[in-house]
Amino acid sequence: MIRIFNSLTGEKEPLTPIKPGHIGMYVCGITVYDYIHIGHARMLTVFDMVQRYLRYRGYQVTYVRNITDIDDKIIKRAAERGQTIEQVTDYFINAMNEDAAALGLQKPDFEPRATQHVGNIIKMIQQLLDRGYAYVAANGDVMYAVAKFEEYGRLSGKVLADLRAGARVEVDESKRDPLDFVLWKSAKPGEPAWDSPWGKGRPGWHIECSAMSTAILGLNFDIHGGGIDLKFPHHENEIAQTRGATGAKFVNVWMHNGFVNIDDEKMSKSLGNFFTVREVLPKVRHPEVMRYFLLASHYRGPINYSIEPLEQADIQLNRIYTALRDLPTDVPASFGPHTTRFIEAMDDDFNTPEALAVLQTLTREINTARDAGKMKQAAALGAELRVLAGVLGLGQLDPEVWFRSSSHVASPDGVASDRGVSSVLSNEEVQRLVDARAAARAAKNWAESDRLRDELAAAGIIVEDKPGGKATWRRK
RNA sequence: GGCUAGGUGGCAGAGUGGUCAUGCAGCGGCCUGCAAAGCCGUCUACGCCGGUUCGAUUCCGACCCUAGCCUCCA
Repeated sequence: MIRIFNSLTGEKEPLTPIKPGHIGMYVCGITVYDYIHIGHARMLTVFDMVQRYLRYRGYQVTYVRNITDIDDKIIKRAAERGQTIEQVTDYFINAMNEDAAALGLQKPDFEPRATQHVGNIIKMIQQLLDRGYAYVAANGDVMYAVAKFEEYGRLSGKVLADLRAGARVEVDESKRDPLDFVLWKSAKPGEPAWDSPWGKGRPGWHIECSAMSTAILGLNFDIHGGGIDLKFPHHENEIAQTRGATGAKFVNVWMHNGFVNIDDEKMSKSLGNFFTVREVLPKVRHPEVMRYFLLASHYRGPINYSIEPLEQADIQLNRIYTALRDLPTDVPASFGPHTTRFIEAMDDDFNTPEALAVLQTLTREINTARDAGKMKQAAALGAELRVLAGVLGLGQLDPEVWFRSSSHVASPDGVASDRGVSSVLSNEEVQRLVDARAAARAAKNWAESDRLRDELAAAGIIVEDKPGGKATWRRK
């Protein structure tokens, strides 16, 4: 039984699908006006993990993640770059897809764009007007009348009076209530616009998610996710819009992932302390390191980004691939107590840190079995490890590929000192030196073998001797 | 000011009313020509003060501290 923390109720609740065996999940995706940063990477990775796990547990999942491709920031960015809206969004959607692929994310089943759903958006705004939840303001914008929706504030645990008390000075005279928000923005000169019953204009941000999620998943669906910062006002407004327009239940479970912090402070552009995915990935051996790092903390808590925990993630993945190295891969997995423990951990609100602990325990047992010469047992445990790690989107590389990866070689500034490497050797050059060292060892020429090992170490290569005069190597 | 999370061993980070997280680092072993990897053992952890309890890090209350939201934001 999977239990998920529901932000709406503040409790872990058993997942009870609306349609047996099927889960509809909508996640607020990216506004495409810049490269994605680590915070985006966390959100994307968390919900990728969720949908993978739900599928592993036998559910048929419809995973929807939207793209906001019309918005003030995009318009501003297009103006800055002297490009059209489409040029900007096409470029950054492409960049996002590249980064997502590097991070090992599976494609959502649907990736709706706001501009493709303007018809649905207009329809929903009209429903809100018809039912008295919206009004056309003096300036031509269509506004949501927050006071009309009695449940407003339930998700974020806020009371209208408190919100008003905390509201900043509101200069917008067109609002009846300072908390009212825009559904449809009337067109300004030079901005993209669509025809509507209220004149030319474009959709506000909140309405697009209400329209797209229900258009694809129906008026009541299972899971809605997004970053914790979207809880208020974005998701609160989504509820007000969808329930106001349709009276439907809308979302059963609201999930929110925690932030990525830098030095215990929120990562944000205004603070200038944010890192894009494409500037960070070259600093690690393989993008999988980033994924492991992101899953090493529970999805609801904050995580602090710095290079040290990434190195820890690298070490822990190294352990996994070390255990997997040289194991036969044609052995069926034995699903024993580790799988049970893994499922218990993941069923409990996606406890990935505990699940990773299971992988590490399995790793130790594989090593122990191998040391005892029980290769068959080691291989069966290895197959189990592969399967469980795969559920998290980890551990699927050929170990040799892992050990020979070092992304820093391909970093934008050429040869990097990021990982303390002073020179770079090709795989062939490394193998030649490793073979030469093996020959020296066979001749018990320890001075020469140690010299060669130092030479390799200077190039970031670690040599590991194996029984029978053999040796393997890996990049630092 | 209002609301919401959270304060765990040298570090990261789970969890639990009374046996084990896990990884790294440290210390002691095994293995190794020496290493590395691996294995075994080990290390005064649960913010502070009360309360409930046979027993609390885990439940309750107060307090201190941190972060987030209340404004665009994953």
